[in-house]
Amino acid sequence: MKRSNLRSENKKNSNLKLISSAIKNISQKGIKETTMHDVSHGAGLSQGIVNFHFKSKEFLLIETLKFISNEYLETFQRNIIKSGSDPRKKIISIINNDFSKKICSQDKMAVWFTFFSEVKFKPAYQQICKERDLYYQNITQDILRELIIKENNNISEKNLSRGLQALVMGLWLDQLEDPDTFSRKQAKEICFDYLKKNFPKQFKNIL
Amino acid sequence: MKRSNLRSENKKNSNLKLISSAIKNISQKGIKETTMHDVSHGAGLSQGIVNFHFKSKEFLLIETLKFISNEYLETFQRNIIKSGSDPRKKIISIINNDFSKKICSQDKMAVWFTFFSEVKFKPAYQQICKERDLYYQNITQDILRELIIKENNNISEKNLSRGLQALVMGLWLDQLEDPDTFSRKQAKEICFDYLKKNFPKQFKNIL
DNA sequence: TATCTCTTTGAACGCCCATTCAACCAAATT
DNA sequence: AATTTGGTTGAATGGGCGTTCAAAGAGATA
Repeated sequence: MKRSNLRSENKKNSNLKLISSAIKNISQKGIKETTMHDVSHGAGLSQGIVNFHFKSKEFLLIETLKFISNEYLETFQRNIIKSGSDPRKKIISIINNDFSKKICSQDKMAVWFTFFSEVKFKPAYQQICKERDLYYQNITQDILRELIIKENNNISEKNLSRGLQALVMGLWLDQLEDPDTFSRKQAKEICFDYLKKNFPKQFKNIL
Repeated sequence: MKRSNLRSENKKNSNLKLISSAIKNISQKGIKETTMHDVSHGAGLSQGIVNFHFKSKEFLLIETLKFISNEYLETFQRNIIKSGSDPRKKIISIINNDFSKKICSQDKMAVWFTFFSEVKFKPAYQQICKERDLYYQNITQDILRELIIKENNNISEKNLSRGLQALVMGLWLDQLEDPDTFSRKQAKEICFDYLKKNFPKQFKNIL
């Protein structure tokens, strides 16, 4: 353990405060309406500080996206590990994670979709989003493959995993567009129904 | 038929040209990066013209969203009418429409998701999007109810229609995020599989 | 043809905001 | 204690962009 790093700790702290402030602001007004002033003052710091830490607004945004992407992946992984080796439990834990309070909050959804909307013309965003997607896709596909073998049916694992991911994303969007009638419980039900219909033997009695 | 409306026709024309230009620009750079100059010059007109026709940038954007929303609803309705009274044919026509070349193009998807991302803090956008969603939801739910009765199973029609719509939206997003591996054909397959699994008797032999 | 009305032009205006930077302060090092 | 290193401040800068508007152009009306 190093001594003498009050400074670098403070720095890390400021970084985090700025990113948190960025998330909050973006979820409330979108990227273009949040100014550097909003971010720095939201973090309790002053004007030029973002440029000092992140070089430019664009880099702050990239770091912000990385942050929420990592946050997602961490809880995702943790939950899978916790659920052992049963593919049924694993896939259930993924869905539970996707619609947990922490992940599927209005703020987070707003931030995600703000970035999604710029993916087409911001290669840096696309790369981060694609990496997360690919990770999700690979893990999910492996689990579904196991389930398909056990169920002994002839579903396309690619279509199924792509479908499941699309379903989750669509429900996330639902939460953003129509927060009043959206419920995380219903969203999970819908996903579980999807599994039940595709794996009737394995999920008949456990969902 | 009125005479003497070359003028009002020209006006309509300019309006349309401006909205088309807005769509093109938004799909290429997003809302905030498209300037009034971009829009007017893209339409072959000059600087101040957007303010003359739409009062402000914000109103132009609202009209643009209305435009693509109406375009969607028109083809949606037309296709349902064309498909007669068989609920199976109706639901298939909805999915075919959702992933038709015209509706599910990269440009249109980019525009949709750009607006979606601002729905949370722009009531005008939210209203337009919600109206379209509600329409889709109601029609779809009626069709699914018929199918459920005919199939004689006990699925929740609300969950099913919500699920289907989420699935479509999620696949749309897929097209935006990952245009290289996305295919409209696969997207349709995934949706049809969803129907098959929920209505095995009715769709066994026709998809 | 003359007048009136509606549309278009594009320069000018003014605001907003990302970025810069000199001065300042606090922590680390000597 | 003195010096160096690194983080923070906030006023100043400059560019970009939405909006305005006087002047011009084109269609309608008489």
